[in-house]
Amino acid sequence: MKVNIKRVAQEANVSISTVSRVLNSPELVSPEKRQRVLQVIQELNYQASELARGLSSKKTQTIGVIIPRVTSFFFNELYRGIDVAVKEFGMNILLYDCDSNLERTTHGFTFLVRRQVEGIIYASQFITEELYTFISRLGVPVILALTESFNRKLTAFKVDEVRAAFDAVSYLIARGHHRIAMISGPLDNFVAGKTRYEGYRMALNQHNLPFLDDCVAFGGYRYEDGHRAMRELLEKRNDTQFTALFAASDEMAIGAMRCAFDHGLSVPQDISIIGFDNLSIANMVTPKLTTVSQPFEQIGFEAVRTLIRAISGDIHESDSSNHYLPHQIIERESVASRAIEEVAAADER
Amino acid sequence: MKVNIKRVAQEANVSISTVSRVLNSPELVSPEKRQRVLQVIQELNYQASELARGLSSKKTQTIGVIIPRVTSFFFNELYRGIDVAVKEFGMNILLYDCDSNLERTTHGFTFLVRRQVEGIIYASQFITEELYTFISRLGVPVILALTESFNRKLTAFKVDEVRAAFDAVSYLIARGHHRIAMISGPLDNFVAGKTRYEGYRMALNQHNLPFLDDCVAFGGYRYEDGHRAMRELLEKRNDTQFTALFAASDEMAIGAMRCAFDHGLSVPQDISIIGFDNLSIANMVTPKLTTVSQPFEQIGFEAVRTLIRAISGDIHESDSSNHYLPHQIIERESVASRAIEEVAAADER
DNA sequence: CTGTTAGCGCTTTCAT
DNA sequence: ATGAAAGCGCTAACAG
Repeated sequence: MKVNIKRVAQEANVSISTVSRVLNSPELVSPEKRQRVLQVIQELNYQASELARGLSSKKTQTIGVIIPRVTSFFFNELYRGIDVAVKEFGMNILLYDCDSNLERTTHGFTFLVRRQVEGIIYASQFITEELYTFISRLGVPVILALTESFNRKLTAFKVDEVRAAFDAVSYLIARGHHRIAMISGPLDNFVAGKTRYEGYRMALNQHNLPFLDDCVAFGGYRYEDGHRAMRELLEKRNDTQFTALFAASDEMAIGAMRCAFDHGLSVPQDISIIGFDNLSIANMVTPKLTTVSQPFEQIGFEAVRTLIRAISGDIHESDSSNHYLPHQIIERESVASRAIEEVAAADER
Repeated sequence: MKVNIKRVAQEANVSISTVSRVLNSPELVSPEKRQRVLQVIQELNYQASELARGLSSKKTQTIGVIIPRVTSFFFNELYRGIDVAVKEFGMNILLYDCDSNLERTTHGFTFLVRRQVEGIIYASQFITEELYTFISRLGVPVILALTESFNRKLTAFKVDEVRAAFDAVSYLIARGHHRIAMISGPLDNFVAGKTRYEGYRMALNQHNLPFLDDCVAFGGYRYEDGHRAMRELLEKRNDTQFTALFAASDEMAIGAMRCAFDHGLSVPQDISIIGFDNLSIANMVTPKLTTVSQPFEQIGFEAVRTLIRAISGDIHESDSSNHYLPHQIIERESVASRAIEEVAAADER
C-alpha cells in the first residue's frame, strides 16, 4: 500500500493535520506526538508529495531558469552563481533548455508556469516586443541575466557590452596596435553581436583610427566560426596589415589563434588576440588567452537575489531596468605590446 | 480572478470534464464545443496546472536526472543525448545537481521522487551498497549513466573503462613508447580512477613493460591537477625517462601539456600525450589532443530509452547489468611515433 | 458526446 | 495542542 500522509497518520495514531504540522511547524505539536510521527515517517520512508503540497499551499519554493543551451560554455559559470543563491534562500531550481529558439522559449515559460514556479530567471536571447508582451501576461516575476529586453522594462543583470568591447579594443590600442581586426557576432544579435561591434567601432573612432571593412569578419561565437573568420581576415592581411584581433567570444578567439598557428603566425608575436567572456578554457590554451571577464557567477547570484525579492513582493519600480555589473580585462599571454619604434615606423608608411 | 479549468468551463458554457477532454483527448469532443473551448483557453491564456494534473493522474511525463556538477565539462555532452531522447518520447527533464556529495545525492533522489518523476537517470558517483539500498526503496526505476553500482544490479550505460585505458596505453606502445607515465584519478574512485589505472597496468604487463611507481601521479581530473601532477612526474624524469603520458582526463592531459610547455618540452616531439573523454576542448588546444572518446551523447540517449521502457513496465530482468558502449581512440596531434632506430637505441641502454 | 462526482495528497481554517 | 472538514485544480470512472 502506498505511503501517504493518511497512512502515516494512521500508523502514528494521530490525525493527518498533526502529521502536516510536524512537517511544517513542528513547534505546534507536543513533543511526544512529534516524536511518534517522526518515527513513523522514518520507518515508512515517507516522502511528502510536492505536487499536492504545491497545489494546496500555492507555494512551490521553486524558481525556473531558462537558458539557451546547456552546452553553451557560459552556462556552467552562470549556473554556479544561481545555484549558490538558490540554496542560500532555500529554494529549488527547475531548469529549461530553450535551445535558443523562440518556440521553445515560449514553451519554456509555460512549462515553468504550469509547474507553479514562483519566478523565472531568463538567460537566453534578446527579449523582443512580442516576447515581452507574452512574458507580461505570465503572472510571475521574470529577471533577465546576460541579456536584456527591447524596452528595458525587465530587470536585467549583465555587463555593459558596448563599454566592455570598447575597453578591450582600447587595451589593444594602448599597447601600440593601430590596425585592429575584429571577429564579431551577428549584427542582428542585440545582446552580444551588435553591442560588441559598436564598442569596437567606438574605440577606433575615439583614437582616430580608420575603420576598415576588410578588418571585420563574422561568426556564431563557436570555435569553428572563429577559425573560419580568421582565415577570411588573414587572406586580406596584405592590405589591412592588422597586428591585433578582438574576438567577440573566447571560443572564436581560440579558433582564430589556431588559424593563425596554421598559417605559421605566432600569437602574440605576430598577432595579438583578445577574447571575450573569460571562460575556463581561456586559461587552458597556450598562449593563455587575454580576455574580458564577465562576472557570470555574480550575475547569476544577483539575478536570483532580486528575483526572490520580487517574489516576496517588495519590488521597487526603480529596480526595473538594466543593472550593469563590472567587467574586467584579464591580462594573460595572448597580447603583446609593440615597441614604440616599430609603431612609428609602421605608421610612417 | 484566477484562470483555472473551472473558469474556462464557465466562459465556454461547458462542464469542466469537457475542458479536460479537449486537453487530453480532443477527438472525444464535438468539433463545435472543442472550438469554443480552445477559443476561451486562448483568450484567457489558460495554463493547466501540472501539479493538479500530476496529482490527479499519477503521471507527470517527467524524468529526473542527477548529475555530479553542472560545471563538469562532460555534463554538456551527456545532456545533449538525454535531451534528444527525452524530447523524442515527449517527456520532460527535472535536473538535480548533487555536487558529487552523498548528502546532496540522497536529497536529490527524494527531491525528484517527491515531485513524482517517473524515473531517474543517475550520472554521478559510484553506487555503494548503502546508496543501493536507499535507491531500491525509492519505488521508481533508476538507470545509471557513466557510472555503476557495486553489485552491478542497476542497469548502467558506460564504456568499459579498464579496456578503454588499456587501449589508450597500447596505442602509445604500438607507436614505440616503452616508458609511459600516467596521471591517474584517485584510486578510491571506482568509476574513472581505479579502472583506468588498472587498464594502464594491464597494458604495461601485457607488453612486458616494467611498472614504475615514479611514473604515476594522481589528480582530481581538473586542469590544475594535471599541471601539478606533471610537474611531479617531470622531476623524476631523469630516472624514469618516459616519452609518453596517459592522462585519465582531457583536462589533466591539457594541464600536463601546458606543464611540459612550461618546462621547455614540446608535445609531441619530446613527450606524447593521450587524454581520456574527448571533450570539445580536446579539439581546441594546440596541439590538438589525441584522446579516448566516450560516446556521451549515445550513452545519454540509451539511458533514457531504457528508462522509458522500464517506466512503461516492459523491463526484462536480463536488462539489469552493465551495458558497455564502444569507446574509440581519436587520433589528433599530441602523439608522435618514435623512429625504430630511436627505440632500439634507447632500449639498449 | 457530455455532465456529475469522487478522489489525488496535502494545507489550512475553524472548532474544540 | 489536536482533529474535522473544506478546498487546491485536475483526471477518471460512471451514468446518461
